[in-house]
Order: sequence, then structure tokens, then C-alpha cells
Amino acid sequence: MPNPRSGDEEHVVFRQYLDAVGLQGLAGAEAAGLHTSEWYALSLIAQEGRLTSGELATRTGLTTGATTRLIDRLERAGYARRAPDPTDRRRVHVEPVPDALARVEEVVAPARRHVAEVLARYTPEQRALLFDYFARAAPAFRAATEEIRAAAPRRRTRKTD
Amino acid sequence: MPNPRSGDEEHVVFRQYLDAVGLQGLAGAEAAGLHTSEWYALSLIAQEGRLTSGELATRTGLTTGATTRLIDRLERAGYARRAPDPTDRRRVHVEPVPDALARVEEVVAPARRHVAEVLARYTPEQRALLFDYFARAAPAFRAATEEIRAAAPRRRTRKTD
DNA sequence: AGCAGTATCTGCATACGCGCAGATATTTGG
DNA sequence: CCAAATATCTGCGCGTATGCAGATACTGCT
Repeated sequence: MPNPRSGDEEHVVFRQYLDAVGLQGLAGAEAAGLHTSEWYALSLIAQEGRLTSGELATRTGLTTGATTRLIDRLERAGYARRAPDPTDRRRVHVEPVPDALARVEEVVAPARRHVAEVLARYTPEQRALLFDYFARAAPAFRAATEEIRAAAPRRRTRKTD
Repeated sequence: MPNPRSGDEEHVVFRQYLDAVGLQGLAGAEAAGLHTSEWYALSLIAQEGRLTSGELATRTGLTTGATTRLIDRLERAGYARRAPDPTDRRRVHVEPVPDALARVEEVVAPARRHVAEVLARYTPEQRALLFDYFARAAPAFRAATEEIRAAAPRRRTRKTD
């Protein structure tokens, strides 16, 4: 990697940073024994605390049938569980199993540790700034995610050329 | 631990940040029409600039046969191409197609834009610190990834023992 | 030149996720 | 109480990714 103008360099630095974080996430998902759709769904559930099957279907972009199976897998793997809705017995709430989230934490532990090492080299003020960035960037990334998913035409199958 | 209370909060902030970045990556991969193994492989190739089929097999943890098909898909989708090794004609180098990487950039564009908005609220000095963090954190995440993959009970792959 | 070792590719079989459409259970409205 | 609407589940088939093992092509060594 040569040393181009700093604007370019920032671009590359950020790109590689994103890639590294993304790859780490994928490795984590695999280590947790979860496929990406399951990992994605679990993140959604953990984030919202609790979702109905239908809501999960909407958020993941899957059909309700596929979502049922997805929940089956998550449940079988011990990451989530079904809970009845007291007011509407057709509905099924899906909620994370706390114990399993701890397992996910374990998988993320190496990343946390390595990053902690990096953070340790900064002053408390600098660390505060970084965490301020984390807090602000998370919603920004979530907004970007929604934007991407909204713009992406669902083209899972490439049979039609 | 100087401050358990704020430490806990940092924990959560960081976790949500990681989740948000990861989900964004997944959405991007899907928008690019790539499955996770393909996205993963493409990241590796882009990072190294060029890999042989065998090296890619090792890095992804796939068998050489599966890797051949993976390269086929990457090539058919226009993200990578095969290039002969001038010194060893058995070998096949896989390299990213620059044009396609630009397409991937497009997919990441929303994230870049949203984060740019966040970064715009900081002073140049603060931004410099953040980019310093990005540069340092990327290798840290890569190390974490290797650690995770090394520890993960990988599906029975290699038979070369 | 011949033989062993290496790198990649190709059939074959298997597993799995997903969409589709119908089935089942429950709520809501007349 | 019956019918329509709603939420989830199940049976079925398709497309695809992967492992395995053999085939093919090339290199290096004797």
C-alpha cells in the first residue's frame, strides 16, 4: 500500500476497517454455529428484545414459512425460544435465551480483547471520544443498513439471466 | 477496573456498535448478490491483492474442490478473475476485478455517507484520532478473526494430515 | 525420459435453506 | 354461532453449496 493523498488514505483505511469488522462478525457467526440469516435474525431479536414471527419475517425479508423454519433452527440451537402472546394466541413471540447471548459474547470475546488492547494505548479522554463515536456510529450504521436493504432488489436466485 | 459502572455501559455500547457494523456488512453482501463465503473470499482476495486457489482454500477453510466452484461463482458474477502463474502453470491466481470492487464500494456507500455525517461533527484533530483508531483496530479485528477461526470446531474439512 | 508429488478441476451424492401454497388455529365481525 | 381475516405451521420441490474421490495438467527430481 503506497502513500497517496490523505483523503484517499482515509478512504482505504476506513474500507479495510469495515472489512475487518465484517469478517470478524462472519467468523463469529460461524463459530457460534449460525448461518448468516440466523445471525442476522438473532441480532434483530436481541436488539428489539422480542419480536413476533411475522415481524421477524418482515425484518429479515423472508416469507413467513421460511421464518418458521428459521425460528426452529434458532430454538434448536438454543439461542432463542418461542413465547405465547397472552392477548392473541395465534401470535408467537420470539425472544433470545439469555444464556445463549452469553455464548455469543464468548465468541465476540477475542475481538473485544484485541480492541481493548488498542484502546489501552489511548488516554482516558481519547477513549471517551472513541466511545462517543461508537455510540453515534451505531445508529448511523443501522440507518445505512436499512437504506441498503430498501434499495436492494431481492435477487436471491440468478436463474433468470 | 477503575469504574465498573461505566465499564458496563462501554460494554453495551461497543456490542451494539459491533452488531450494527456487522449487520450493515451482511446487508451489503446480500445487496451485492454475494453469499457470505463469497463475500468472505472476495475480502480476502482484495486484501491480499491476489491469491492462488489453494491458498484461498486454506484461508476459507473449504476443500479445493469447493474453492474451485467458489472461484467459478465469483468469476461468473464478475467480481474476480483467474490469472495464470507465469512460473508454475498448474497454479491459478485469483485477483479482484477493479470494476467490481467499485461496485462493492457502491454498496458500502450508504454506510460511508452516514458515518461521514457523524465524523463531520468532530474537529479535525478528533477525526485524526478516529482514523488512527481505525488503522489500529483493523489489524486487531483481523487477529481476532484468526483466533476465532482457529478455535472454532471447523467442520471436517482438511484431509491433508 | 520416467516417476512421484503438487495444484486445480470435474462428476457424483448429499444437505439445506427457501419460496410456494395449502393446512391449522385463533380472533374478529355480523 | 358462522364466516372472513389473521398468524403461524407443514408438505413439497427447486436451486445451490459443499465434501469426496478420481481425473487432468504441470513441475521437479533422479
